[in-house]
Amino acid sequence: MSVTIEDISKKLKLSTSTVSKALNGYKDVSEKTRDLVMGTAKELGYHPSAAARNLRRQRTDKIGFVFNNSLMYISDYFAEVIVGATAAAETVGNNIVLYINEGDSPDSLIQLIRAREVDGFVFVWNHVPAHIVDMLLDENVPFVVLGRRVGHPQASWIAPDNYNGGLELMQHLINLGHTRIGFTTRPSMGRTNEDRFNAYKDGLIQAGISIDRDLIVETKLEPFSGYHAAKQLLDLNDPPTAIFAFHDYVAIDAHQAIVERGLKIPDDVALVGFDGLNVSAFTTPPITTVSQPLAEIGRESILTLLKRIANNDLPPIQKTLPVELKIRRSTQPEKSSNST
Amino acid sequence: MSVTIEDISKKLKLSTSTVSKALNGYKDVSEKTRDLVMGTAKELGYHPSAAARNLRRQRTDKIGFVFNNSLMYISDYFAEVIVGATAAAETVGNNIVLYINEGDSPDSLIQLIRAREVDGFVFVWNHVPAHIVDMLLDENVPFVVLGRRVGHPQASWIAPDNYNGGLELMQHLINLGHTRIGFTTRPSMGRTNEDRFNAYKDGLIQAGISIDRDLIVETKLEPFSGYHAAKQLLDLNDPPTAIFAFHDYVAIDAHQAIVERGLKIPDDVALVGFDGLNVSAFTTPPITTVSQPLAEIGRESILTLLKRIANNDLPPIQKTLPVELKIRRSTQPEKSSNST
DNA sequence: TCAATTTACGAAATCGATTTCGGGAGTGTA
DNA sequence: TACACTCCCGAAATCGATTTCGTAAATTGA
Repeated sequence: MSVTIEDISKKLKLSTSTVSKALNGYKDVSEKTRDLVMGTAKELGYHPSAAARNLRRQRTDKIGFVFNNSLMYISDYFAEVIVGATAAAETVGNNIVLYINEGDSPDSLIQLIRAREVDGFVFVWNHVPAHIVDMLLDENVPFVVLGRRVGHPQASWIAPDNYNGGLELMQHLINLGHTRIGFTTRPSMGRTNEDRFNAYKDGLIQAGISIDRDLIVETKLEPFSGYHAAKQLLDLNDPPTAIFAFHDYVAIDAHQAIVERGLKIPDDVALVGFDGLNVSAFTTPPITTVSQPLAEIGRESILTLLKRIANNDLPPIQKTLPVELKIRRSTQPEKSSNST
Repeated sequence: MSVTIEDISKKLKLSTSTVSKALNGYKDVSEKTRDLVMGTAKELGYHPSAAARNLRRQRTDKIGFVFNNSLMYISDYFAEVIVGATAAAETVGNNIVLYINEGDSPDSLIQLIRAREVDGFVFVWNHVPAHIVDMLLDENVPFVVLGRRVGHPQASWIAPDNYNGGLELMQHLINLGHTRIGFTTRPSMGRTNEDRFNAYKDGLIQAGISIDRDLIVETKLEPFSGYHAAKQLLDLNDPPTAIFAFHDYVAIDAHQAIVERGLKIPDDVALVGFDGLNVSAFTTPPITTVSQPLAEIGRESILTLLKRIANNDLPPIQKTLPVELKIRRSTQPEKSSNST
């Protein structure tokens, strides 16, 4: 079929061992032989078979990205993350394999792990339950959770600083004079939600503002679900003058709800989102948000995973990356800010 | 290390051949033995090694997606496509491997192909030059080009109907009474550009409107580059009353340029984009566009590729998929349409 | 000059599965 | 009884590389 190492060895009347060693930079090969091998390898168009290599080396130089989300709802997020991840991976010759909705049952996840198709896994999950972490540790497979903190102390993760980002948003709103600030929360109490919600509460507390339960409404997990949450807030007898949406897509929904009510952003209601996705910059007005260093998160996840692949006995690596407040016109009525 | 087929065979005092055959449904294994093998396989937590399988079967059950674009600029596009693709791939137990910016030089592409890490390739390239197609054919590797037509007669591709989509846009604008319609074109004359541009010209011709060269301006290849193109159009002595942007991101730029001039959309200038990306729905007003069946394109690409993997001597498969006009408020002044 | 190293290479094992081929045991038929 | 045929199973080759270990030849040192 294709050119194998044996074709080279036959042509040069050398053993396959010598050819392999010549190609892989071993020292016990003479200069002359090496040049000869390199030359005919190029001439014949030889490239090593990944399968044979993988089998022998017990390593694939591939990293699995496991999603249990539909990509549709995190396309911007995903795209930026993957850019950072692939850039980091390719510096060491690794490639990324996508597993979408494949780790949803523990069984299929175990199968995935034991097939050893990849050297390690990056989990892009909304929530990684403890029993999954236990299973991963039990299988002794290198892994890292991307984008969110994990409760389990033995799990490695790379996450944005949701708490401080949220706090900055709150301080921004409070500095603008807002005292009635609505918050849209999520049904499931993951770490991400917890951090942002705590930031909301602490932001109020630090400013000496009491917490009004009415201003906290729950959205569904689905994207584009912030519409009703925003309406619910606007329907209050004493409605908020600012809304802190859990993330940018929720903010976009809220934007629509606010506009439909005939209210002006930010004059009647200020609006902030979270995550810093592209879409939040395209609305009118663009929405103030906290941008995550997504490419950096992708990059760090890969670097962390590579460390664990090299030595999985390392203590867990857990990193919180700083986020950046992006002030846009949804909170600033006058002289538009210069941020994107 | 992990459980191998030999562990099972030793435990049951059977040969590895019998175990393998039992697991793979060969007929020359007795019912009793099969049950025994299946049972202990599950008990021991056996899963076949992908590398060993791949080597022996000369097949990986993996499909490579090769991008030479930065994903950043096509995140929405990519996400939808990949959803359709992974869904189609997983029905036959295939996974998708990402190769980003790896096929940019013919050398690295050849290396990729000869490593046989995947069974076939889906190319998501702006332009697939003839010499690359020749090389792919020469290597006899199954491949399909996603999202655009390819000039080479032997290439397989799945593409949206850019021409008819463009024609529908033009007819829509012309029905609204527009006679001066601007068009933003691209520097490189790929098929996609050609089709949309031809639709623009034919749309005018069919309506008996003569083509005004001033109304055709060129943008850079970079995204967010439609801003200057739009300004250039608006600066004309006899500016257009409608702008046909080459794709949605260009339209978003144009949107910004128009708003900055203090002009109203659609009253002063109507605006249409192309592709049907999410972002075009979030502007104010939302932008009329032609939506590509992205998930379907992803799905069809995989199905086509799988056919070619099964038999690469098949004649080339080339499919044009229908697109859908999405009328939004950027062209309809009154009573907002109900489409998303 | 002779022993001790170094240098350069090859034989063979190995990674973990799949698959071909051959044959013993059991059953059926003349 | 002899022969043909299934039914099951195992031995061994194979996929294509990597790597260990041994050794002949060349080089060095005393």
